[in-house]
Amino acid sequence: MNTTKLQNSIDTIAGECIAVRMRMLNRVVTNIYDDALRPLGVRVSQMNILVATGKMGTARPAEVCEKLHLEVSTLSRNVERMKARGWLEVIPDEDGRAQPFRLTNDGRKLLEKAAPAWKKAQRQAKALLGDDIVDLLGQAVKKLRADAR
Amino acid sequence: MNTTKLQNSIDTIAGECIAVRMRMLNRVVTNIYDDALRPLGVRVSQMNILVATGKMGTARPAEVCEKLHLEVSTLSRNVERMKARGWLEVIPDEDGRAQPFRLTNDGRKLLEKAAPAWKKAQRQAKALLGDDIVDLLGQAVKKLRADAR
DNA sequence: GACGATAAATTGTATATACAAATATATTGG
DNA sequence: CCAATATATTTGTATATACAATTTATCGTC
Repeated sequence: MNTTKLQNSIDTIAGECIAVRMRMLNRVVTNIYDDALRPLGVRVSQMNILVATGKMGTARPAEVCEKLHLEVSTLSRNVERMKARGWLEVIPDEDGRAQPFRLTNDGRKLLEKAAPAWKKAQRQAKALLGDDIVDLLGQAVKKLRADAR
Repeated sequence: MNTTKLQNSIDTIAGECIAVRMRMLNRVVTNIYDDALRPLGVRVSQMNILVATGKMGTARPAEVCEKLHLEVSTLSRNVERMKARGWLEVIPDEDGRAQPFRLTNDGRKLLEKAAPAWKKAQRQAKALLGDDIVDLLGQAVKKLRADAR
């Protein structure tokens, strides 16, 4: 491959790469939510897990990971930190391998307190990326779920 | 806030949160590209920096960060690893504070070798999320750039 | 030209992420 | 019932990410 071909490759990747765009937008969006949540001492990554847990009631790690497309080892460390902060607690289970968890009262209180900050961040993100961003991402997620079967 | 209101908050965030969706899609997309690039020993995050560097010729850290919406401290560590691998090299500069860098020959060779893996990942990502994902993300990035002024 | 302000980058620290390996428990086939 | 296998989770290791503080160098002003 000569210099021109390499430069063509570079231009194509720079101009079309899905990962470049997705990762860039992810950084921007994550920072918006983390900024809004900072006074509460929680990050959007953690808030997402708290919300998923709240929705499930009793959350099994593998199940949470499937819903969020997260590695179980990643969730393990995140849950560890959130247990240490008193937001999550493990529930006893007959299966000795399982470590299902749920929100504590402090976890629920945190979510209540964080709701306005989330709303603010959500407004900011919509203003920055357009109101239709929610639907656009929703459609992509829908395709993802359809494909998982 | 009572239990019902909390549950409403949880449902709203779970159902609409831009960060939840963006972060999930980012994990999925990053994994597709990292899987394809793994045989080459490079990650998509690094490939993105190599491509940006290739496009700029002489890359100044602050400038790369502005283009990619990356923190300078983040880039610093990434460039450190890529210098150690021999893909990037620092260029002398009159300004003693500056540390501009560029691709080495090995960096260019790596990009050449990685192009087919990138193409494969790009196809997979399109197949998973829809061909229009490139334009959708492109529009969001365009809004981002317009807003930066 | 010295001093304070500004600028560019690195370093310290914490979290997020994933892959590979390890651990612990449960299930199953003989 | 026991050994082999399968399942659920954690632990080891490396990279990515950002904020705060630091380092080094330039610039502007007097």
